[in-house]
Amino acid sequence: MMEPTKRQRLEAAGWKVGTVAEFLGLSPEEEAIIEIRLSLSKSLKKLRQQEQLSQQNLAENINSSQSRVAKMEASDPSVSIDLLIKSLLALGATREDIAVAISGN
Amino acid sequence: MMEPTKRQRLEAAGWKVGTVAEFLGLSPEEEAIIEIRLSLSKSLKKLRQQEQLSQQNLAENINSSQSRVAKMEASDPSVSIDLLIKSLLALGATREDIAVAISGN
DNA sequence: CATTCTTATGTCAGACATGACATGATTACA
DNA sequence: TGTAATCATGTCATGTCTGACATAAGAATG
Repeated sequence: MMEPTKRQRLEAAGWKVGTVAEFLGLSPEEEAIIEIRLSLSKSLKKLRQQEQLSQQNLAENINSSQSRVAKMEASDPSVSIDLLIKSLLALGATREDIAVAISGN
Repeated sequence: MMEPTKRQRLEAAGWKVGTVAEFLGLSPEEEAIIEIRLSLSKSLKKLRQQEQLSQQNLAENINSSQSRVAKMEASDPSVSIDLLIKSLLALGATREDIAVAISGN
């Protein structure tokens, strides 16, 4: 999340700083989906790094490719929530871990 | 879940009663995915019924069809977690609601 | 600097999910 | 009972996701 001080500086300068959803005019449901995907992506990257794995290493574990792992971590639109969850589970995440990610910490 | 008394009767009769996962020899990750899908399906059906909507009604809300809603509620393999989550959100579920469903209620 | 490791991004054929339709089964109720 | 509403299941054309590949760019190490 953007730290308050930066937001304050921008708003003081006349900018209205909002979420991506506001900018793009997304419905609350579309917004929620995007946030869920972002949270899962972040969790994946974090977990992979904790395990000291390269994207290539992870790709091999889950029968995928380095480029797809990169896209997962970048929340690329071509990546499904199914794939994100499967990958998290492969990294040892529990249902509870995934629930926490989805709830937004 | 199967009620204890029935399980006890079956086990007394020589049956070993386990999870679907055990029966099919699924890995823990495969098992987790199936359980997540089952939980989401159940939540969807429950929420739809609470809202007094028919499958047809819900289908219209989400630009889908009655048959696909039926498959969602039946955890049909052809249904993605993405679709389940999108449908839940359309029914008014929050990220938190979805997180709770995924964690296993 | 060159070399190696790692990550990012574009593309595509094949695999998979989707909405739509048909049709059967179940339920509700007069 | 009939019949109208609801739900279940099979099929399929179309659209979306996936792994794989190529290639670029960035880090780290010597």
